[in-house]
Amino acid sequence: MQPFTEKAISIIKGIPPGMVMTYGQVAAYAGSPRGGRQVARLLHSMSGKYDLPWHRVVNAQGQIMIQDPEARFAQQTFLQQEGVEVSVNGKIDLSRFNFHPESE
DNA sequence: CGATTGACGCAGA
DNA sequence: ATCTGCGCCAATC
Repeated sequence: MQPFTEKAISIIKGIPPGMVMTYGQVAAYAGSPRGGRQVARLLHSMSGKYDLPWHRVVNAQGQIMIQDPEARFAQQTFLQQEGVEVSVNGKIDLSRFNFHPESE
């Protein structure tokens, strides 16, 4: 079985500390270049079921798109603890922290 | 098996 | 710069 979820999970778990990836990137590496929403729904639903470092996943804008204030706060806190500089607005420098796997 | 969901992404106004 | 709308697409209910 190689559902989109399993790949997404594997990829997310492969993100090193202090780095982040966008939903779109995770989805793309999982096999669905347009499946960002699937990753979103995945984390939304399975965040507490899987052992995922979901806090290392942000949107394409480098921002925390989470609506839950607690989860949102938790994510920026985790990122800061790992060395990621999160702005007060929850903005992250993708130019510096966007994890780029060795595709080549 | 059918409909809903959904932490996105991007184009257009 | 901000807001609105539409398309994706697989997991979940």
